Amino acid sequence: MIKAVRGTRDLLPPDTALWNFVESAARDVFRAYNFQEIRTPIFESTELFARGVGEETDIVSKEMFTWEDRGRAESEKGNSLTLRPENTAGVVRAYIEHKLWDHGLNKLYYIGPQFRRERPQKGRYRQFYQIGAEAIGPASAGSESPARDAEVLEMLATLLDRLGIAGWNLELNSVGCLNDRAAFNDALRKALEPVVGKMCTDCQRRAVTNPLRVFDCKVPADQPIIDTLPRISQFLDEACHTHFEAVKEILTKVGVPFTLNDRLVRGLDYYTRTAFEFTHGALGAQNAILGGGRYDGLSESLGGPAAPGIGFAIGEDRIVMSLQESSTAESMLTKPDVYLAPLGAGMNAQAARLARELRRHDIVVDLGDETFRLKKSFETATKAGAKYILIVGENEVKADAFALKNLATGEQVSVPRADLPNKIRE
RNA sequence: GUGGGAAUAGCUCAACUGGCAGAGCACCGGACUGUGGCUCCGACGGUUGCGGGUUCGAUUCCCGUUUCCCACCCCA
Repeated sequence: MIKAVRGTRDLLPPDTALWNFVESAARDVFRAYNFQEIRTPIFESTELFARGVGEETDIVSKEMFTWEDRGRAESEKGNSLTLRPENTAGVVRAYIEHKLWDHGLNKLYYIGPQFRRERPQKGRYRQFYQIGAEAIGPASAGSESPARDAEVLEMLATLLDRLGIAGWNLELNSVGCLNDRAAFNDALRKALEPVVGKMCTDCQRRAVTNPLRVFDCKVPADQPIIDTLPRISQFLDEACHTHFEAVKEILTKVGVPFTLNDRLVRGLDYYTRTAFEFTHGALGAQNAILGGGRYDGLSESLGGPAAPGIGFAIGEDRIVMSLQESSTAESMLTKPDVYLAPLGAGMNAQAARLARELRRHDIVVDLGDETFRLKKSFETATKAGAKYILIVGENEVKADAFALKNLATGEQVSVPRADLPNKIRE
């Protein structure tokens, strides 16, 4: 048997109803903030992710699905292509390619699959789904304003509340600009030098490759040491500090609760200033349901003009997972308003005509078959959750009035053809 | 990529120290020829994930492999 490949899965009804619920709630909320949809290709030049996400990140160095395309001629070498591991780089690429700065501030959202070659576990798949948004444009259009950061964060709080996800927590930090980070990294290396020998092997490695990540360490014995290390907050320059203060002030005034976490660092190279994560308990080790931040230098690093921006990506798989605990996807499924039961030879055609009429009135119609015994039609209609069953037999056709039975109450009446739509919608 | 656990009917799970592979639910049919849900009866359903080994005999023990799960690494 051929099975779905490692780390991929089929989404089936009734669960798909839950996915649609999440996606349409997101679209509704985004619309209220005037975000518009963008759709970018699911594969791009490998170079885009190497330059955008960062050559040294785990994502680029070992977690991408990359292959070489065929060249135009036999002798010619093809391009290196990659399934997108995230969507921000693609959006910024499109921003540059289509000169979207002509529109001032762009508020864009996307919903779609992403791909990472990681070891699968619960809430982590090789094809996973993200719902994300980016506010990007020239600084003169307000893209660099703390108002954007606060707007995006408040939008996310609204969406999570709307989805009924109780108990989310917004963790907030500022990772400063590139200069701040350089100074902080130096200080961190210096501070780590005398103590790193006492830390876990992971931290010893991180101290060399990416000192920032030492803050992610969960080894209890290392925590007292980590507590003594310098924090990025001490290295923010005047502009970054002011920016961060303004974001916090707006959030407080609009009533979005947050927790400051000066150990929060993000894995992708392009993040600057505001960095955030929404977490939710009861999701195991994968407790982050969304993450994001500002990426003021990303456009330039991809060869574009200065275009400050802020965005986020929601792990849709994890949102759906947390909803499955509280709500039943079953209840979100569309159910037929009426089940048509053709009874006897020639009745399929009669039922088809009726079904067509009813569907024109936006009535959800399910249709049986004339060879079914009536008992079977009733069973099928009941199992499908239909509200009514309509019998289409010789007698009914002759009288041009049909037996309509309410499957919940058991009440059955004969209804003239012309009255059916109104009667069914009652 | 590292460490650990698991895999038996469509689903949830049994099967004693290694001795005929089972139940509940679901599905299909019947009791009931144009009236469902409840009840009763019946039928269907399996190379025990896959491949090898030990054995008279393997779902059971051993080795390999695949997938899922848990935790790392990392991340949404």
